[in-house]
Amino acid sequence: MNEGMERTPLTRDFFDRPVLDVAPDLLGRILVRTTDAGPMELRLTEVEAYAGEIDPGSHAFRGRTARNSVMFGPPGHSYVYFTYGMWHCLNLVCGPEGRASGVLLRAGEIGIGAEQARKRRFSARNDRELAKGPARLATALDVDRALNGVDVVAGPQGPLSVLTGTPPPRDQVRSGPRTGVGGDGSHQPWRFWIDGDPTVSPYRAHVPRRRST
DNA sequence: CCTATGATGATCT
DNA sequence: GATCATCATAGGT
Repeated sequence: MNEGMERTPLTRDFFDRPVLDVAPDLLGRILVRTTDAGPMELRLTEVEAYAGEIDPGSHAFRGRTARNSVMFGPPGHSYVYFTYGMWHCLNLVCGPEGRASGVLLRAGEIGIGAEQARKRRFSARNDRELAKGPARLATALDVDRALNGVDVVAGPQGPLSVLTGTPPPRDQVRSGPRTGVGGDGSHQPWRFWIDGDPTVSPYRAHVPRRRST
């Protein structure tokens, strides 16, 4: 058949759909990250949907702020945030514009660029751990707030883009509660992953931290 | 394998 | 001042 179709860039229309349609559809897609050291490719294996202002688990739940403003903009752009004083996480904004929904990219398998990733993720004990978790994924791909708001459907010449790849069969897509999300947003099964893939991160329930003295 | 905890600072109330 | 879409490490099983 047509092997070339596996590497077509995703379009704006792909992202201009309800986030619960886009999120599972991103599994198996190829995230391309081009750094000064060259191109990297990551096959997405785990994502989470965040449904904007109606979703208590979303950064957009309490409306627009300086941090989350790109979520309120057009679909097909990156939303990168800094958290826990140390880490970055990468999301892709979904449509329609103004809905402020997005997909957190939680894990994947690195193909091209593994040598770059090993240098940044020096504590990883094996290649399956290079991007096993959202902050690990961002670290491996050298993603930080400088990449907030990047158009990811402008083509692979940019710093971030997504190619069609090969989606898994529907019966290999699983869903369950989102990792680390508490409160009223904790029970929606809006985490999606490829069943049995060794790069999927372990589920962790939200733990309210006791304040230290 | 598992659970517990400190790190560290931007963000929001 | 509290919270946080997390991770690495230490120590138990």
